[in-house]
Amino acid sequence: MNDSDMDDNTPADDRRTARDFDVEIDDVLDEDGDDEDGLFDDLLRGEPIFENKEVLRPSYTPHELPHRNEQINNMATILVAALRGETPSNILIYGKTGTGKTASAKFVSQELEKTSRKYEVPCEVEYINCEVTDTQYRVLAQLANTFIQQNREFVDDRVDELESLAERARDDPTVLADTEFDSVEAVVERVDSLLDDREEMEDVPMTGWPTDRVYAEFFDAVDYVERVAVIMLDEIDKLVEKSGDDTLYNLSRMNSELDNSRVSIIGISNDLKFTDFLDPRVKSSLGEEEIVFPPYDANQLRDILEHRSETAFKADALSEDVLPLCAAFAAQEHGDARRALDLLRTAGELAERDQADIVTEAHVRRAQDKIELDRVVEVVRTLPTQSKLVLYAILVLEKHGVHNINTGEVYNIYKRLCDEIDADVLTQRRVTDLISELDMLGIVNAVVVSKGRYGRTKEISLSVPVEETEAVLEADSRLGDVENVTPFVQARFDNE
DNA sequence: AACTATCTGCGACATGTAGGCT
DNA sequence: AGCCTACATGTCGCAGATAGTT
Repeated sequence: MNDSDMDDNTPADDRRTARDFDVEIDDVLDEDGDDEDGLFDDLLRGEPIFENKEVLRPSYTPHELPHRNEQINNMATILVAALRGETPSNILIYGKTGTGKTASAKFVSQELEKTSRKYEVPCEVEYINCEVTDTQYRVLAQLANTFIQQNREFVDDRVDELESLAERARDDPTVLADTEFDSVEAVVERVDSLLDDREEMEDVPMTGWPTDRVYAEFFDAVDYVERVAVIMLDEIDKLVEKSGDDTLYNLSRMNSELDNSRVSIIGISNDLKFTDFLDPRVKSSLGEEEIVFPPYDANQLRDILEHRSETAFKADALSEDVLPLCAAFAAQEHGDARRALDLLRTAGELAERDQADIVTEAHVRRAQDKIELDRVVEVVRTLPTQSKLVLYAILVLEKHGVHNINTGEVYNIYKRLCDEIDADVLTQRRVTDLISELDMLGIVNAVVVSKGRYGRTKEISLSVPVEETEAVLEADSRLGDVENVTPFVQARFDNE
């Protein structure tokens, strides 16, 4: 309930404050007859393009997911069991990034919790992102703690309830008739035992306990109250990759030992083949139901964008071809909706910066470039020093008009660069690998070619803009003071 | 805090290889 | 036909870092 309330209110609040702000600005400008333009005046006067940019961000969970009805209904059909107090089948959800897996799952679980509250069926959904919480210990600890927290709240409520009951019973013992208690003393006793339990509910520390104790703690916490617990494990493949399938094995066989409650697992995975590494028993129990999220095609992406842009942008802020173009670009890249939204948002931001009234096709194309450039800058910036040196060597060669650079040349320049800045010199073996890595990152293009009598080498060329890359590399403090590499590149030319 | 397992980056050494040259 | 170049690619074992466990 809280979550959805917040979702409903936050954007509205944003809108209101934004509008108020506009009004104030207008007032100020009106009063000040002499409009000496300050730094921000121009920027503010332009028609804002965005109505609410939040809905374009990846963190936003929409209330409607176009083209995912089938999957959502599927999940709902499986999970209604929880509302009848039965154990829902475990679900495994597959799909690449940006296919709406997480959003759909979260949406369904919100609905589930909402309905469970309406009918007062005890049913909880716990969401865990295994990329963040990536060990068995941490998953268990986190689960244990949330359930312990819930139990505390449950006990507190129950104690309040019973205390007031006891109070009333003292005056008028007949109120006990409809309850499980036959005397005031029994109620008081129950309160005491609850308070004792309350004492024992200790948080699991984030480190320090043996795993089996954490597991036991979690087990007890879940079983303390009658309920159906749905555990959502996002990026479950990461968990399996890093710490094996023990966690899943334990979780999936819990049901047979729980007395009061039932657990059900929803696994969300990017990787279709991750079950290959699982214990067959885990595999069969976890994959009772499988739901696949296929990538969106261009038309579906357009629907999604249309849907979101209604709230995201002011009316008529988009020129006609913007959405189809964004959709087409994103469809080329594996139908990733996140990417499409990112593109649209960036295009809008660019338009805003231009103080344009509408977002045009050109903005989208520029956004595409910008996103790609940002990616490259980020990749290059975070490269280890040795890789940077190798890249710098390639860059230097490229700048001097050498094309089809080969490994030997790169290695020579690289050695000089290392000398210059006093860095360790790696062997050619290693540098070869580093070049391959740069190739895989897409900042360099390397093809192996055979030059017959003159051996076999990689032909390397830069596949990113020279100036920008150079700027990023030179921003590195260790590379900053490399000066004048031209002479020895030149020397190499003369030799040839 | 101490212990252990796993991962990472590296060099040594070995083997593979396309195709122009002789 | 086979040689030979300038590397590519593969495997191993090591040391130090990092993470998980107790």
